[in-house]
Amino acid sequence: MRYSEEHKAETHKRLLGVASAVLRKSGPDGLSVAETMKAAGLTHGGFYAHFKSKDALLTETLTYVFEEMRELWDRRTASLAPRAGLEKFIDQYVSERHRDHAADGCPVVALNSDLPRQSKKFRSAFDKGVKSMQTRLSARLEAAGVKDHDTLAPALLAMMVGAVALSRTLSDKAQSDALLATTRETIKARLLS
Amino acid sequence: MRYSEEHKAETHKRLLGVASAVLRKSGPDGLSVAETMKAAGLTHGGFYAHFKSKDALLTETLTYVFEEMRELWDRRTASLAPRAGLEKFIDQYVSERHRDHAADGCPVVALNSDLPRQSKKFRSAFDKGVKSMQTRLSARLEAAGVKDHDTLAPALLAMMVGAVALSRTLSDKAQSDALLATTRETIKARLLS
DNA sequence: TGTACATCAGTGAACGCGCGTTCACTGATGTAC
DNA sequence: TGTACATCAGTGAACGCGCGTTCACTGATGTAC
Repeated sequence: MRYSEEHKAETHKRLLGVASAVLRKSGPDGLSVAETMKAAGLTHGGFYAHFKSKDALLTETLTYVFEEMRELWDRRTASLAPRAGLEKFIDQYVSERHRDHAADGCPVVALNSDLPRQSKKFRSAFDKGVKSMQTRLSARLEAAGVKDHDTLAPALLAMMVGAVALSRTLSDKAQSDALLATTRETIKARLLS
Repeated sequence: MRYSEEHKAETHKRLLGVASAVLRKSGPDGLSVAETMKAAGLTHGGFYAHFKSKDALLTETLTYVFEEMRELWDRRTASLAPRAGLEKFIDQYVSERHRDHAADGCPVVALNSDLPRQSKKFRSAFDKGVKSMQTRLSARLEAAGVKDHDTLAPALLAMMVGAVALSRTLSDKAQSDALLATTRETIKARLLS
């Protein structure tokens, strides 16, 4: 059956929405074409009307997720002064909430160790996303009056990513919470004192 | 054909050796039973004389890798004074060499984002490995006269893991090198000044 | 010491399964006349 | 305005493939007598 003009674009976006959660929760291997289509209420055969391959879905989804994240973090800190915004960014990134909701969280935390095994296009999209995050973090640091913001931003991102990623692997909740708290304080002490 | 008494134990260890590199390079999904057996010069059917399932191989391999790492790091710093040993550990962990040799490197860097999707036994083995690393790092910190060594050790490990993991995803070598250098300096400034 | 049998690491064919991908088809709507 | 045809998102069966796992079998060595 034929559909209205906007219909295909809507379905496409719905597929990206479904895939963006599964990608972060189950990883690139765990995201299956059939499962994605089923979750969107469709049958698997129709997939190739929207994406030319599974890898195209993965890559497009990753780019979509990075954009979503950027908008989310901008929105959350838009009304705050630079230092308060930076502090809130750190607190929310290195948080129990972020640790417990991988499907809504940062793809760098969810996918970092999968990356070396992915396709060139996927890695390239990831690379772009990370660079964008570093650029924006550097701008936040500069606005907050932190010196060496350009060299510090990547290292800072690595610390935050590492803390959330490692906190997800720890079975002991108290230890996991403590790891996040210590990381937040260590980073803030370095930047805001 | 029947083999000498030590033969099975030797083959078993050979399988662990092969698997330990593939696990870190290709991840738990990328490690196949057939490939492992072939790399050890055997056919895939004989696998179940050594392991009761693929997951048993993964779990045993992970434990083996953590033990190997522990021995390696102990050996490298055995003859050094506490502060020099701590510094060398940080320098070697957060290094270009470690970034470029995932198959010989720390499993926490290589597998952190795969972990939430693995079996309970595998996650438990990982958890034990991470805790052991934290305990030993804490002891290093204490010996070097660092305060709050118990709370600091997990956060420190997270920073080092994050830096190496993120450095592996960056396509720009200069940026990747700079990230590692900045992380080393930031951590050492916090600890050894 | 010599013979018959048990052992068991390793072989190689076969299994069911889920995967990504292909393809002939459907049928409601848009377009041409 | 009414009719014939083109379009194309979505359907559902089928494909080849690699995977983990099973299993009947092999045959050199150890053990029992």
